Amino acid sequence: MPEAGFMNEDANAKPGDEARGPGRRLHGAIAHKLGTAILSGKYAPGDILSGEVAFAEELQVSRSAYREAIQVLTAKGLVASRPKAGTRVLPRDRWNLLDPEVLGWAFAGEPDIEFVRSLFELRAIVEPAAARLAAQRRDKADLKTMKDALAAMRRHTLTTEAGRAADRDFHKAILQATRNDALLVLSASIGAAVNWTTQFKQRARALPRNPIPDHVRVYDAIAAGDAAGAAEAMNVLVDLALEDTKSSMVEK
Amino acid sequence: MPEAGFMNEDANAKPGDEARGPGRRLHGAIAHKLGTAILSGKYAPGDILSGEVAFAEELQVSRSAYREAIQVLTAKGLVASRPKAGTRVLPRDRWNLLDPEVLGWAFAGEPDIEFVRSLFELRAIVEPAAARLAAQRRDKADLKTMKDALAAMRRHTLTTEAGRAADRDFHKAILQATRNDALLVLSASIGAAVNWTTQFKQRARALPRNPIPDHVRVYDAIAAGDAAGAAEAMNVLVDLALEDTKSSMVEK
DNA sequence: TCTCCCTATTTACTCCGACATATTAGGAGC
DNA sequence: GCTCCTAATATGTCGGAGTAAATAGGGAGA
Repeated sequence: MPEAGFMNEDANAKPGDEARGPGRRLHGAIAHKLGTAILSGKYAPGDILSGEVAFAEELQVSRSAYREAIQVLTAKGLVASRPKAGTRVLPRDRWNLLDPEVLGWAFAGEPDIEFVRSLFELRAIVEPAAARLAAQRRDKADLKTMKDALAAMRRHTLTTEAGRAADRDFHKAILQATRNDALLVLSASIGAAVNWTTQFKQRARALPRNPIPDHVRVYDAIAAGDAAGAAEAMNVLVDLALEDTKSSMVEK
Repeated sequence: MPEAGFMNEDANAKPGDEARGPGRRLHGAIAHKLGTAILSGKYAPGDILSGEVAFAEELQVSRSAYREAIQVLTAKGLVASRPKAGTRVLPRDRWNLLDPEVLGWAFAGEPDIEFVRSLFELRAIVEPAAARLAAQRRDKADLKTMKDALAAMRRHTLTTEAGRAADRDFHKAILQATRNDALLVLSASIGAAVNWTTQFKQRARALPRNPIPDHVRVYDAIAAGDAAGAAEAMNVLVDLALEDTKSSMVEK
């Protein structure tokens, strides 16, 4: 009998929570393991994950669990299986890189710095435009959410997870105020990258200047309905982050 | 051995192949069925897909097939399963709307016109910025790909699937020239929406003015390395499409 | 008698291993 | 060099054992 002992769950502090945590099952753990292995480059595109049975045996799990994990990876475009040919890692451009779970795998190990730059570049494109739309379409509830998030940011600062969560909430509130679902899904992806980088910078003791005033300027412009001003203020904010990321690249 | 092999399942030219069909596998067919049902609103967020056995029996498939389909939907954030509680449809903001397969399900039935507008708005934000980057970073190979795609567009026109594919290729080449993976992933999502809309407009006999010259202007600016010009030319192109989409909304 | 909490049952997912089927790679035969 | 056959391997199927969670029921306290 394959004895338990796997399930290296991290901080799953909330028992009754359904929404947040990965809430992993066995096949979820396998998918995580394989996903991080692929994202970290341990398996390169074109490589073959030889043998369903061999793999299942190596991981000490049943074929079904392994198979379900492969289903997950297949659904995210990381691999493709064909009879007799085996399960191969697909080329990078087929990967669903904006999927929150894939992103989590990418940031689980040492994320590709070039990919982080990509995400920040995407952010520098999307968020100013989003701020512009938000200034035109926000309602009172949106503004309240932003204001609360700002207050929380002030209280906790970005050195704590609570503070970073507040930062994400602030940006998410802006995306939400655009009334654009396609934009909104991007917030989760971008937020993950920003969060990781902020943590990284903190470890490196290279936190940038106080970001609160920049955030306040964005809020003020959105509250005033000043579309151009909101876009410009957000531009300042994300350009700063983009520059920081670039310099982090160099010193690395 | 990383032998280049079967990675071209999109480009299967064989007509006898079931390229059109929804499901390459049984569980894929089930996932398609359930996915379209959810995306079309037949199952609303919070609804429960009661009973693994009941559903499997209703669909005349084994529990495993149904289960693997649910895994796929879970991986895309559409549903979540919990013991005793059943499988519930998650709220919309958890859905992975930019996933190519989810997008396919969204466009399989009558897609939400508001969501289409979202995608076009995203496109109007991303593509001009992408054209700007492409003008700065493209190499000769990128330009050749764009040129070839333009030629194919001229040959086939947008009334044929081949022509629409060439259009997608053109835009994808631009995204590729940005050297930005995160942007590139979006091309598939946006391309699907544009393709669907183009077909729709064709059915409605409301094709806009000849789009080739607009595309040529974008190409010329990128080839010349004119970042601002490329952004502006692309802006014209996508704004036109966005306007068309809005008017389609009204007349519908 | 009413309320609250604790326990037990029920229910549905999760995991498992075995079997059946289909497809393909690779080699044998021409 | 081509075709066909065989073997290997992945997918599809099944039913059962295990487990976690929600609900219902009973007991204790007010």
